[in-house]
Amino acid sequence: MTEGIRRLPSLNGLRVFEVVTRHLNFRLAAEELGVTQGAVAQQIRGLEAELGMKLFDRFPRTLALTETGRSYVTNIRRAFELISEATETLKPEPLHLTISVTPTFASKWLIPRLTDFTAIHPNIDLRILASDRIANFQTDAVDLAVRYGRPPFGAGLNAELLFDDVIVAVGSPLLVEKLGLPVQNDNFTRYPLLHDAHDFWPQLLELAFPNGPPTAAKNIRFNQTSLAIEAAIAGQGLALTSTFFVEDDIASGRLLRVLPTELMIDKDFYVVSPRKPRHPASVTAVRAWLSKAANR
Amino acid sequence: MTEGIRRLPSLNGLRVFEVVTRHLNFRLAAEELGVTQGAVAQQIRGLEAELGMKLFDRFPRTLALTETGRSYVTNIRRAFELISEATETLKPEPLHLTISVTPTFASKWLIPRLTDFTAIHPNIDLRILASDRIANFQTDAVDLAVRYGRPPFGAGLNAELLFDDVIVAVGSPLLVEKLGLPVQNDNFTRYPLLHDAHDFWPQLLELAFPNGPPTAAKNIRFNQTSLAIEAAIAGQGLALTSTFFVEDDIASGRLLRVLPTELMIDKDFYVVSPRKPRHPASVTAVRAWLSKAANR
DNA sequence: ATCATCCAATAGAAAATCTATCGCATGACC
DNA sequence: GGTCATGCGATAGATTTTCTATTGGATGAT
Repeated sequence: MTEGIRRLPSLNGLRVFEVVTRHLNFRLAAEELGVTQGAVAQQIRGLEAELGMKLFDRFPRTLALTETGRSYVTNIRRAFELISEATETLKPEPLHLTISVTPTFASKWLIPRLTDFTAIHPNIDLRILASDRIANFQTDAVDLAVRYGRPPFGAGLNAELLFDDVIVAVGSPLLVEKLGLPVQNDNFTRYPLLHDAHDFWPQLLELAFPNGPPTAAKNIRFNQTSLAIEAAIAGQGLALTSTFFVEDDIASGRLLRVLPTELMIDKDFYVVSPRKPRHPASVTAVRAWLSKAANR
Repeated sequence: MTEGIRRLPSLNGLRVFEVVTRHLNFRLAAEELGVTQGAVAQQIRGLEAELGMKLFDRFPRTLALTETGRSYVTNIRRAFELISEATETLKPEPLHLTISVTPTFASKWLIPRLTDFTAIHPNIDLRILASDRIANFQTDAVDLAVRYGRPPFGAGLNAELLFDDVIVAVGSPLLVEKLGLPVQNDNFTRYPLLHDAHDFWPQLLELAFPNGPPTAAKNIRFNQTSLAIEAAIAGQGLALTSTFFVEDDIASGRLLRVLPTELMIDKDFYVVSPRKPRHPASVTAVRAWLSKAANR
């Protein structure tokens, strides 16, 4: 069996060769391969030099396979088809993975990034369990979770910091234009405050206005941060939220930072998973993706 | 046919994978591949990540194929065997090509460069017909020639300039040290002149000494330039030769230029081959090699 | 406890691959 | 004949991939 395989020619060169034989045109082959014509020319030149024989005859404006090239590519193509088929056969049914997150995390961070995840991991079918209730790994069949808090999150669980919680005040640019920037006491008092379940406004106001917190014109309360954020986007008032949840909205101009003050919380967002996951490879893959997406 | 090949996994990774499955040991696989264990580990890790599945179970001091890995490698191995066999089938018997050259060209230029030619074209068995007689393409079964002269070289022949003939005077450094640099008339007259069949000395002396050519102490005559060159290396006197024939000897310090004068000859060295060669690809390859070697 | 074995991980080096650009040789068109 | 389009060739430099040397962790044997 070992005797069947000698030193192989450049496999990348062979891959390029097979594509070129289908197009008989370096430019078109380059397009299929997603590289430049020069790269294709280089690979073919290298392969011809390595094999010591001419695979193509070059004519002005056209390319012809030599007899050598023609007979060779038949087997090379078969080999690549074999690899392709074997690899396709390998792929199992999409794997179901359940991730438990808060509704705000789901709507403001995870879901906007799902396209990226799906592109990278097409065989992992990610089920998102978005709930304010802390899901149970066993009874809820959760494979991993994003938790807000401080480790440890429980016995038999691994936790990895995803991102720090930094709370900032945000508002709609249109509202700011209408009421003026709320950095001064008198401007600020014109704004309705949008509250969520965290109730961070008192602490942040104390930081932002050391000479005495202003009184809000109005207070609107939501049970979820994401709802407060949506209301802020709609111009209903100012919301407090983690910087990570509004990075897309700030980038797109739907929201802007209305105060420079940042409130550091001693709880953060962690990726949490069991020490013995049911699907170790997939859990690892999701964890890796989460880390990368958060550091971007 | 095109539909048979999707985006292929890392071919290098697959190559490493196939080797590892035979050894079930990264270190041994690394030895076969001529890389380090770390490189093997990296490739396998990459492949497992790319495929999203585990190909090996790692145990202390040993490695096991997973069922997935076992079923996959069967087809991967077959594919590589196919490539290997197709590539072996591709290599024909070494091709005999006859090249006709002068003895001096053979000994002073071609033969010292043959190692390079053989490395690049292992399947071309180059026969060197070194003779002062002008060989005949048909009767002598010559495939190509290096000719000294000016085109045309005959009907049905292609000629391509190989290099210009620039004649210079050379001598042994030891002889020069002994007799003094021969740029002055009185020094020059101490030197024996080594003549070949070309008889270029009168012309060159006229150029080098416009106020009257000096008289040589002695004249030694050879029928071939290469013999004159060898005699010069041996310290027998000064020889005239094309710069190309002594570039190696000058580089190695066996000879040096003793006069700055260069005699331009209106004949040069050409690669000559029939318009319809018996082995077009090989003739083209040798021509290309000659051109490249000459321009170096 | 020490040593050997074997895979894992990583920063940095080396090699391979690719890009952008220019060049050459047509062939088509005006 | 001149200009433009097409297509491969060559190359310096940029980028990516692969590899190396090293350290580390987990056994298993003595």
